Amino acid sequence: MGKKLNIVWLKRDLRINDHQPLFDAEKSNLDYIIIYLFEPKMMAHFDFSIRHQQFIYYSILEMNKSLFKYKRKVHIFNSDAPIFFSYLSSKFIINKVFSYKESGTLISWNRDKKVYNILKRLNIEWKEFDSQGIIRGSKNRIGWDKNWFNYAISPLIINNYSVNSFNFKLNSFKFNIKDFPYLLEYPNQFQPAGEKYAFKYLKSFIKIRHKNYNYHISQPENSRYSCARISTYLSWGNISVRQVYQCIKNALNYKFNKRIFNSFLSRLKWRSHFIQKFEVDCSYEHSCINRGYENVIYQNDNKLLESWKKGKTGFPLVDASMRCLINTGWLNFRMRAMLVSFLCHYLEQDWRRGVYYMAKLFLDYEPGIHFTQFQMQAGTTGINSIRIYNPIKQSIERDPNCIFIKKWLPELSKIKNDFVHKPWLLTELDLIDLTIPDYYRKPIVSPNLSNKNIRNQLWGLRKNSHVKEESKRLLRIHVRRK
DNA sequence: AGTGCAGTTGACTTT
DNA sequence: TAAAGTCAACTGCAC
Repeated sequence: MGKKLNIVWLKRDLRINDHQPLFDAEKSNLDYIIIYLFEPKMMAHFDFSIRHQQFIYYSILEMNKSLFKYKRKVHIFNSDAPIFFSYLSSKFIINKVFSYKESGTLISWNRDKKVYNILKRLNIEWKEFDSQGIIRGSKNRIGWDKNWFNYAISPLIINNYSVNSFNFKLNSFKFNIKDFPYLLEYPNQFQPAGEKYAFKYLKSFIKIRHKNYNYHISQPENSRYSCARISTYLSWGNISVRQVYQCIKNALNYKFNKRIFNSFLSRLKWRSHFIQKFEVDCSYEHSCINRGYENVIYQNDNKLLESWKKGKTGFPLVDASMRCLINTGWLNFRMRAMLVSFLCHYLEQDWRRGVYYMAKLFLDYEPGIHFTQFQMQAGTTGINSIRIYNPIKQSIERDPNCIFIKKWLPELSKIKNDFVHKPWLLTELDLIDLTIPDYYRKPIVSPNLSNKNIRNQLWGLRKNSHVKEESKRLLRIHVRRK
């Protein structure tokens, strides 16, 4: 029989500081290895994209740079977790497995169930730790805020690493970068991965970029600079929620900028609040949060859906937002909301027809936030106001000088700003020396009338007794109480 | 200076 | 984290 060891199984916690599983493994006085699994089944799911894999891979490379001096590294394997743990346990005596709990999609819960059963049968303890102030098995939100704050202010874990002397080798399920050459082709318009960059962004936000945070947050161009831009690092765990919280709270200039920093911190809490909803009920990936909203009748026209996906709808701010997202993996909150609203309310598409497409595009994709927020914008929760964004109004208000639009839609770069907001008003005369794509002469749906049908259905259903009952149920489970 | 009126602003409601 | 509609109060202006 093989050697006895402990395992640290990394998931969305790709960092070496403030890391409980790594801390406990180090404390245990038994050799341990750190693993990350590129799981074919998870990677094949509709929400997983190449850019996610690339971010993960580079995050791990960064960890390995830091761990090198301890002769440690993250061992990457190419295998589904259940098979991997079975195999590993046939070669080594696994003492314990350490990991963070994951508030993921149904397939991650099913995977974890299988792993749990395998480990249980082998009498291996799997120690799973809480993260981000999320409560497992929560029945309602009584005391939730207090728990979150307790987490946020609790002392950071100081991870110290001993020098490793154990030469771990496993022949099967080897991850070879040659089999995944695309992982190395990480486009530089995406935010760079890794712990070091997480702190770099956080520090520059604290030092200078926060200044116009409240003022710029809703503007598509200015938000790229004035927002913290920490979401992607939180999603993959390059930085922990409480590291962010405490970094801000302890900043020397915190008390001079309380209003700004507190509005950021309240969003940090909202982030966990949404993940908590999904932790409680991951069926929101597939079903309307309020089941009464399954009865909305959408057009679901394929051509319209394709135009939205490509950013060729004829609504400049919608198209610019989509193309920006495709190219950079990040958009500010308001433009994300507008894209979802446009999809569901103007193009009359069931939210499920766009939800995975956007999951793949967001570099900061976090299932707990994605599905709950997407449905909130689609208007299928029954407990939030139905917010239908007017893409023209947004364009005039949030990108008055058309900086963002012209950046992403070069075909409109020579058009006068007044017309950029409403290009369908251009006459033949205006276009005498210019050619612009047809969809800007005639947008794919009518700018003024096209949201009427879904608006009426969504508001109409509010009076439906099934919807009302569902809303009551949801309030009981998800609404924060002291 | 007071009156009538069109247009604007803001609070509040409805979808 | 919406937008449109409603209504009353207000403003500026002509007479």
